[in-house]
Amino acid sequence: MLEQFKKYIIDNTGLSENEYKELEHLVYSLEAKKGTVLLKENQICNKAFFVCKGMLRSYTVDEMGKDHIIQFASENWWIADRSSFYFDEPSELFIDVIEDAEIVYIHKEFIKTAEKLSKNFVSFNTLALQKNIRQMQKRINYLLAATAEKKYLDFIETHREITYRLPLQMIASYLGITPESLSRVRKELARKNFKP
Amino acid sequence: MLEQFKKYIIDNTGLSENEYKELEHLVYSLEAKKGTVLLKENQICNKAFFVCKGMLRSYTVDEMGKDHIIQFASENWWIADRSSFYFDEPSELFIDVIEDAEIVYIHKEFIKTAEKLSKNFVSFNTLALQKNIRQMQKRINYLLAATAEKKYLDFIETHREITYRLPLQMIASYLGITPESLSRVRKELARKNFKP
DNA sequence: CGAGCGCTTGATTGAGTTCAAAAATCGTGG
DNA sequence: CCACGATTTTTGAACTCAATCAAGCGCTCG
Repeated sequence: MLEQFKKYIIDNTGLSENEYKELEHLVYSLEAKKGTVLLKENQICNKAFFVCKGMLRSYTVDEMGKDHIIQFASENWWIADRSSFYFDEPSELFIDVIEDAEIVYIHKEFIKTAEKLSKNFVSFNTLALQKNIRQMQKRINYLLAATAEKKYLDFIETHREITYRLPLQMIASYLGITPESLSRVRKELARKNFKP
Repeated sequence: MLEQFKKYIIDNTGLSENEYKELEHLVYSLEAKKGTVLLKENQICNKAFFVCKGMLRSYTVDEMGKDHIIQFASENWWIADRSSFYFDEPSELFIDVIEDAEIVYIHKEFIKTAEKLSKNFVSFNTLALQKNIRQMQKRINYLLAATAEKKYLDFIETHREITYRLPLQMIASYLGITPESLSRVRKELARKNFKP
């Protein structure tokens, strides 16, 4: 896993092998079974998780006990509560493992050190933030406007590779609809002979 | 207006008067009447607008011709299509003036120059991105979960100062509900003698 | 002062929820 | 490898919140 992470970092930030060496001691790894909770509400999210294998999710739980999925993260994706991580605030999110996973994680120190090491890393970080914003804006737009069917079709499109790995109820939670509704949407799409 | 912008920048970034002088020629200002469109869909958003006075909004328009408000910006707020600005992509947003406004705007060059000038400006920019993400995440969470009433109550709370300046239909558009529904929510809240 | 816009109200409709239960799928131990 | 219990998905029926359609009111600004 550490190799995979190293490759990811070097490929994406343009750091040299030598520069990476200076960061190596700030990188941790972990294997976790499905069901493992990595962050709980009200904790401060002091780690950013990078998924090498498997799948994680972040979500909130409302007063009714229902969960609302904010993000999925599979291979080569990051997941964390950005606000909590950056501002040292208690998190409103849970993060857990939904498919047995190999995970690399870092603390703020990694980022600080990397930013001192190379301006490229700063740009890399900014790029990640910008991409995040773009994706969130798209999602807000969908939540404002779209019907259940549209939301689902958009989800398939933007998450094609992981759709088949996710149980229906989690996709429903991500879309803000009930599992029953999503089941009906699927049925309706099948009727219109839609091929996923 | 240029003074107000200067003060904002110096207060928030810690740039010195002298450093700011080097940026001054990259700052533009503009007065615009209600109704003026500053950015249209499919254009590249090459300006970031800072509102000195008045109010702007950004929004999308769907196939049905309905608009969905993404953001309001009043005094001392920024507004732009971040993704389009950063990635030079065609924008999916419109930006227009909803209350006669005094506006300062900058191009990417301002940011690039300021970042070269001072590391503080880089941090300032990152902070702005992080705040933006935090706010968007909260909004996504509300859109996933909340009823019309909850969404409205949350809106009042987070936009207290501008609520009374916004026409009902725009608040409805921001919340993703119809003006009729919002009118009924308000009526119901009044009945429960809710004081705004 | 009248036309138009924004807000409210009423009646009706409809998409999605809720509750309940059957069917399908999964996973685990014998 | 099969069987059985648990979980997930599907289906059905009744219901609900918000959308739609339509009409009336009140204000403002041209």
